[in-house]
Order: sequence, then structure tokens, then C-alpha cells
Amino acid sequence: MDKTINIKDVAKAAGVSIATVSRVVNGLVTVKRGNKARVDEAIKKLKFRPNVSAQRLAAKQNNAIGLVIPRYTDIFHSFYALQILQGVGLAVEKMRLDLLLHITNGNTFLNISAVEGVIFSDIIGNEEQVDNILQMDMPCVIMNYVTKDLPVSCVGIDNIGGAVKAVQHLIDLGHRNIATITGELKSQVAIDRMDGYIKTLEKNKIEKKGIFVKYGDFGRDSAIKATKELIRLKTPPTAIFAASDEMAVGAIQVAVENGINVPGELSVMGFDDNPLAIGFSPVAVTTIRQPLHQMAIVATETLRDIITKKIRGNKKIKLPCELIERSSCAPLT
Amino acid sequence: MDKTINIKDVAKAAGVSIATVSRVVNGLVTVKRGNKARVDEAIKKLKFRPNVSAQRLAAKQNNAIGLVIPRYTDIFHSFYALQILQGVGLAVEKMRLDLLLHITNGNTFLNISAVEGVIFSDIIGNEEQVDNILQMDMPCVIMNYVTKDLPVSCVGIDNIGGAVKAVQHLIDLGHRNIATITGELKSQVAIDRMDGYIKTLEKNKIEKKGIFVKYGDFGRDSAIKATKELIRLKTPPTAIFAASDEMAVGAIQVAVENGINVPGELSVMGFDDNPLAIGFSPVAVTTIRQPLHQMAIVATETLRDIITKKIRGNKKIKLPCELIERSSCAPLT
DNA sequence: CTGAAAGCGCTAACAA
DNA sequence: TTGTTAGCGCTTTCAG
Repeated sequence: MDKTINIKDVAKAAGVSIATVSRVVNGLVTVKRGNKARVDEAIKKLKFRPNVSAQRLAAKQNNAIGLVIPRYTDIFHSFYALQILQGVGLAVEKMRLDLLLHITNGNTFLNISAVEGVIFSDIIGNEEQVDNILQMDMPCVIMNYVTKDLPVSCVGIDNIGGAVKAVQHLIDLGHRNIATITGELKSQVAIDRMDGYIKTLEKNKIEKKGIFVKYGDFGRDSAIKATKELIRLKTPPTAIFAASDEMAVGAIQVAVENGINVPGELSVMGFDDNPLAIGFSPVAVTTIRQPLHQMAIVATETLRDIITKKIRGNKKIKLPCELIERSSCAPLT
Repeated sequence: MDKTINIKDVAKAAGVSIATVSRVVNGLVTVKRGNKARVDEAIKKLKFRPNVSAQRLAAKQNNAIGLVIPRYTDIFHSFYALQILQGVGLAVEKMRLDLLLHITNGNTFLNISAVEGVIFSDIIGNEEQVDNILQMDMPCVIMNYVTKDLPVSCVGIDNIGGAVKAVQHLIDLGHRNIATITGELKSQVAIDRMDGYIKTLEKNKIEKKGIFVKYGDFGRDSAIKATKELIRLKTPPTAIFAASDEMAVGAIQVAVENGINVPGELSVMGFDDNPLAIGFSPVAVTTIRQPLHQMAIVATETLRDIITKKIRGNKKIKLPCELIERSSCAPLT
């Protein structure tokens, strides 16, 4: 006797047809006050909950989207992943969509038929899935990876622009001997940030010295090594642009340990505005903030548009970064 | 002409009935080889994907569970949240369940009718939702919060036991003057860890001095303040048990800055095994690891059992912690 | 081993 | 404004 109650039961209890019940459930206005009230009451009394599967089947749309995230092993991506999650979570909430989450290493698949579209957060390891989705014409957007090679909408961060802002800030502060510690150059992000560095130097007609570009991997240790080399130079840089906050913190630590005042004698610029990293810095890190949250929201909205307008999205969106001034950069004296 | 193809199309293409197609789709063995092959081929050729809503409607079960997570503003919870997410993600994958994620501040609700059960990761701010769910007899388990007051299954961490392990380790190392820096005592977690500290002291017949218990809030700054006070004591402690790694790192930093050797002159024990925090420590932090991942998995399995066995779960599970020895604790010399 | 057919619970014409 | 009814795509007896 614990049969789940359905629309028919409600109809009976309220003395109307199931169509009317359906109407009030879906908020269609064409229902007389009295009836609506009775139905509402019946729903409450019976604790009626519409069966979503039936709704979706009948309405031929399921109001759910999928989010697939690579299974990061690297814990330092957690800040990133969480921002994404929050952003998408916020957006689906507003759009009254269900969110199916799929965390994967690329070997498992999202239950595609349970969603109307999918967002890929990054694409590493999931190329195959993206292909699948694309082939079956399922609405799709890729986040944090912008490629012209795929006929998909992408929304990412303008890393070049961010790097330009960073380096230009240093230049505006009077610095000319500016070094950089790059990220893992296998990633688009790292390349873009280095590009921004080079571009800005050129634009300001500052000679770029090979000795000032150190190859890191976004991690602190690589920055420590690089910085040690940098400060040992006959003419050491007066400023360092690190491609991640983690590396910026590493650089600052090396400086401090070597009695070099930051920012007095050495300015250090980070990237990410990653609270995890900068929280542990002896000096508040001046950095570039990426609109991660916004990226997630834009991605969700883009997907929604693709779904509702039945278009085949192929926009490439890049969101601008913001300079966050704190205390690790100062004018050259 | 882009009508989605359904089971009928496949049946026609394979020259069998839809019932047979359904059987092969569901892996029922009662299908002749030849037919199965033809159906499989048709499915592939037509790119057939069963409609999940229809499946669920017909089968009367939807194979999806919900996970509701509080919208943390505190970024230092990111490690925690991500571990949970990964654990649950892994588990649902194995059980072939869909995962509906709902990140909330307590004002928005999970689409309950889209799932068969829900897991609450923590309960802060979501008490009302838990009540709702419970009232409607929906399968439910609460994670990381164990309460006897609610008729729900809970799976949490044995924080008391973890603290006992931590302090006992210090005692085994010969320490007698052991201080503690507590977490935010509003939380169950913090209270339990302090309880473990006190209990262990008593068990070892070590007098506990009020001056050795400092009230922190899990954050680094509170630990810095506390440690400064501690080292200024006439007889300072030879060991500190911090209720979080963040605080342990703070303590270590203060010690180092004051020329106190860790662990030579001062042993520091953390809690959490939080890579975010300990990655920035000058000394590798000896700490207590919580089985976060496992907790998530157990929670998911528990929920699954409640759903399939149609029982009304009310188990209270506490998972044990593990001592991770690194280099911030040493024998008293 | 297979097919026919009766639903699953709901939405959306269509008619009234 | 409301009710009737035909599906939505699939699972699952029940016969055969």
C-alpha cells in the first residue's frame, strides 16, 4: 500500500481532470482560481511529486545538462575545479536545469541520453567523448580551452591579454629587466602567458633576453629553481612575471631567504589569484585574476542558447583577466 | 528529417520485435546469437541511444542520486569538497548511477523527483532540506556529520579516534608537555578533536594544563597567535597538536621564525593531511589522514543499499583515521 | 527464444 | 476554462 501517488490520484482528490492538474503543476494560467486551490491542496495532502521521467518523456525535453570534468590528480587544480563547479551550479540553478556531474579519466562516459547538452570543463583526456558528442549533434560547449579546429562553442580565458596586463604593469612601474617563469609549455595556457610576455616586451621596445625566460611547470619547486638561477645573474632582473601564483610564491620565498626585499629590490607578479597559493606567501602577491566563475556561467548560458535555439554553436569566447594589485610589485627605484 | 531514432526503428532494421531489441539493450541472455548480432548492428548503424526517461518510466526506477553540497565560501574547504566529489563520482560510476549535483546555500532545492535518493555532504545550512527529504521517506544519507538525533544513516570520520592517535604518538615519543590548538569549537569536528586530546592525556595520566590549550579556528592566523603565546611560556610545550594542517603550518612557521628547531626542539602534529596546506610548510608535517574519499564511497554505497533494499537506514558509521608520519615530530631528547 | 500488447505517468493537441 | 485522448519510448508479462 505504498504505491506512489500520481497525477490521477490528485485529479480524483481534487475533483478535476488530470489535464487540469498538469496545468497547475506547470503553472499554466488557464485554470480557475477555485480549481487551482483545490488541486494545490490535494497535491499537498497527497504529497504528490510529478514523475520527472514521465514529464520528460511526454514533453520531449529533459531540462538537464551534463558537466564532465577530468579526474584531476593534481590537487592544486582544486581551486580551479571548484570555481567551475560553483559557477555552473549557480547558473543551472538560475535556469532551473538539473546538473549531471561526470568526473572522468576519459574512459567512462556521461549518460548522454539523460541530458540535453554537455559542457566539458577542459578537454584533456576527453577528446574522444567530445568527438562522440559532436558526431551525434548533441549541444556542447568546451570550457577553458579554445580551439578553432573544432566546430564547437568554446569559452576560455584571455591568457595572452592577462599576461600583457601583468607585464605592462611591471613596465609602467619602471622595470626593464623583467624575467618570466613559464608554465608547463605543453599547455595552451602556458604558451599564451609566455606570448603575452614577449609581445608586451616587444611593444615597449624592450630587448628580450633569453636568459630571462625560465621554463617552469606551474609548480613551486620549478619556480624555486628558476629564481635561484635568476638572482645569481650578473645583472639580475628587477621583476619576475611568474605564470602562476604558486610559482610566484616560490620566487618570493627564494628572494626572502636570500635577503632580497620584495618588492623593494625585486617585484614579483603572479597569475591566477589562487587563494590557496597566495595565502601562504610572506608578501601579498600582486597577480592576475581569471574570471573562472564567470567563465562557467557564460559556458552554461551558451549551452542553454544552443539547446533552446537549436543552433549549432561555434562561438569562440575569451574572457578578460583583471590585475589585482597587492604588495609584491613596486616602482623601480 | 532529424527525428531521433527509437527502439522501433531498430526493431524494423533488425527484423525483430521491439521486445527483442529491448532484451539485447538490457543484456538479457535470452536472445539467439543471430538476432543479437543483427540488433547490435542495427543499433550501431542507426546510432541508437535508448531514451533514458522512457526507460526509467517503464522500469519504474531512475538510477540517479542527488548530492547536495553547501556552497562553501571558504576556499580552504576546497580540498575537502573535491575529495568528496571524487569519491562519490567514483562510486556512482561503478554503480552505474547518474549523479545530480546541487550546490546550495540552503535556499534552493534539489530536484527531488529526479532522483531516488540523496546524499548530504555535511548538513550546515541544509537542515530544512534534510527534514523535507526525511518526511517524504526519500532514501537519504548524511556525510561528515554524525548525529543520533535524526533517523538517518550518517557516515563520518572518527575525529576523536584520530586525535587520540595523534596525541598518543606524541606521548609515545616521550612528550609530556603537549599543547593543543583547537579548531572552531562551534563545529563537531573541532570538539571531537579536542576531546581526543583530553582523553588521551587522561588515559596516560598526564596532567592537562589549561594554559596548554589554545582556542583557534582552523585557520593559520589563529595558530600563529596561539603559537607565539605558547613559546613565550616559562615552560613551553615540547609538542603541539594542531587541529588542522593549516594551523600546524602556522605553528611551524612561527617556530622557525623564532629560531626554534622543528622537530628538534618542538614537535608539531597536524590534522587533515591537507596537501594544500602542507605543501607550503618548511618542514614536512606529520599529520592525521581522514579517509575522505572512502567516506564518500561508503556514503554512496549506503544510500544504494537503502534504495535497493527499501530499508529505512539509520546506521551511524565512523571511519578511522590514519597517522601519517613525516618530519615534524621527533622523540623528546 | 520471441512477439503482442498493456501499461509507466505525464503533456499537449483538440474539442467542448 | 476544462476534459478527452493520443501518444512519448521503453519494459515486461503472457502466450506461443
